[in-house]
Amino acid sequence: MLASDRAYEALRDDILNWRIAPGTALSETELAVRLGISRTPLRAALARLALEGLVDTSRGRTGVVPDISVESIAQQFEVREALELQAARLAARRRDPAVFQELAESFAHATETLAEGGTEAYYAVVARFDAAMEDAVGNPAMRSALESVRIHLFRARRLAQDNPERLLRAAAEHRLICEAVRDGDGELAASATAVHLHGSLTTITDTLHDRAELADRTTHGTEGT
Amino acid sequence: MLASDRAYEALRDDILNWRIAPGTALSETELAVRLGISRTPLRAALARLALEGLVDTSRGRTGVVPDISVESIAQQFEVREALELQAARLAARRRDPAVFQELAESFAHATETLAEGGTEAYYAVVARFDAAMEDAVGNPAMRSALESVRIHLFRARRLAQDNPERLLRAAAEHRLICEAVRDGDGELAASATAVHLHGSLTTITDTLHDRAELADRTTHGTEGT
DNA sequence: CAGCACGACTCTGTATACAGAACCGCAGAG
DNA sequence: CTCTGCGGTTCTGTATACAGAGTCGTGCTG
Repeated sequence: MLASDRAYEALRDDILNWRIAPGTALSETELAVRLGISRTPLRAALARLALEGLVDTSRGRTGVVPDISVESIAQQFEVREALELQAARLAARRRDPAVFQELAESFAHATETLAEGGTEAYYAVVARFDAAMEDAVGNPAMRSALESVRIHLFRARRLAQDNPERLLRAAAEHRLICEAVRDGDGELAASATAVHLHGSLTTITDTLHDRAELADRTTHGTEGT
Repeated sequence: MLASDRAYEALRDDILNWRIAPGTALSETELAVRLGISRTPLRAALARLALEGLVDTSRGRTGVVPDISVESIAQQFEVREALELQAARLAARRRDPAVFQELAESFAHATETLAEGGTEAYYAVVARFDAAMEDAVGNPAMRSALESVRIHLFRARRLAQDNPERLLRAAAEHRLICEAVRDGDGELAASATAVHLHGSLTTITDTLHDRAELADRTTHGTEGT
């Protein structure tokens, strides 16, 4: 594999999984040494991340990992809603019913999946769902647009590690989407997607809000207890 | 300005205005010599274009300018429809009425604008409209998503140089969108946008179809008359 | 005459060297 | 004590050199 690709994936992974804190300055020389490559392929990786919005180069020359705010997540969701609803409509027109029948069953067994494999196992089913939707839509432009917005929200998901009850509700929502797509009912699929996205955004927003308050109390109030 | 930025803009301009034919292999060394820079900043420019989809690197190592097919345009429009309808709804909620009042008047005078300044003058008004929509939405993620899809369709617009009657119809459609946004009627704005996009896609598709038939006849029939 | 193999060439991917600019720290003056 | 100016340092942006892989052309063989 190319050195620039390895660097891109390594940095992308580090950023998405919060191993690089927001605001961290990404020094080319330092990263190149750390990854054992020269600055040339590393620059390519940084440029790619910057274009995807995972690195912010607007302020000054040195790139920094952008912070995540409730506002930025809400904005991403406005884009995501537009794309996912359209994708749901299109997928319902072009889907292979068997695929979404199988996925609907998978989501129906979410309780067992979570009990056995934990959140990671559940997210694996969601990943299969996302891939099935993209395949059903069969539109490369839509695929890349969806992937672009999902990258950003992946960070938010890690941040607001969903509680089990939310995941179960999300599974039911996903199940309904699958059934609607399976039956070729585009409008229902779109509505169910809107419901699901609303629930996701609400959960993330509430979690971040709680954390902000907690951090606020910790800072201003009883510090270092 | 940075050499890589100049190279990016120069190449972008060449591709968008069809000065580089689809299928043309983009040799790094050749382009670097032509633009008077070294390969390092040129590679950055090519990488940027590749990520935006203006250069196709999937087939082989050397980048090529992708061709435009009716199918690819239809796919871009599926994404564009999702984004622009959402943008219209959001803009209607957050707009400054005066801005869209002024734009509505500009579109009402499209006949004179076309007569005096030609298509370029008309497209300038459309550009103002696009910018006003993005400002009203006030969502950076939505803005970049819209710009991404518009870049591709800019090529198609150049290809299917709209006829005046279509431009006048488009102006009327734009005017309706502006009035709906001005009045805060998101659903009407979305519907009017859907109508406009349908008309645009139909025009482009028909033009390309006619050209394909013409090229077909020229190739197989009376060649070189 | 056709197919295959070998070799030269070109191209990409990577590393390194160098120049200009921005930033940080320190010292001196007000 | 604070502000300002200067020097050093570090960083980015660019150019160039080199290695490996792929490709094209040519010549030989069947």
